[in-house]
Amino acid sequence: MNYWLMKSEPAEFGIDDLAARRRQREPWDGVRNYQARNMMRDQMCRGDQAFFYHSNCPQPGIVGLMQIVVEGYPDDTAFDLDDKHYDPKSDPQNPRWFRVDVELVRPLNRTIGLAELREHSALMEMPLLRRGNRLSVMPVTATEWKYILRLE
DNA sequence: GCCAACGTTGGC
DNA sequence: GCCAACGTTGGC
Repeated sequence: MNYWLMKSEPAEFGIDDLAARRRQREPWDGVRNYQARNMMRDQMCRGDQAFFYHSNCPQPGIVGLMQIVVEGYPDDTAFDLDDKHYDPKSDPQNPRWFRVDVELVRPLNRTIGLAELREHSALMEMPLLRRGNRLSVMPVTATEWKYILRLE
């Protein structure tokens, strides 16, 4: 079992949008970063748990728990001329971008904010908290996962 | 392979 | 809106 943190801008797709699809899988697509792609394509396993993180918004932070329900497969939004994530360099014969499907486990009772996370020295190794970090998908250790859940 | 220019991310 | 940090692109 692996643990992850996945960012989304709530103005684009937030925890409420995922909650509206409860018990239904939702593709986590549009990721156009090689490190994040590699993790989705090669490392994420069905049953892995993930934090849903709101970024680029008034209250950035962890807002929910998800699980991976479908492992990495080609992100076909890259093939769609009309999609905002269209990438002419990706094609079905040789897909460049991958996605996974997720499912909501539950929203958190409250947002565990970025500033609050920074207050805990036990979390200082998280990529999320490192200067200049821009990864939209990143691993979380089992220790960090349990620690953060206790903050709720 | 280097590196400047440019675009994007994302907190504040 | 600002801006630091980082990734990507493309000329050479």
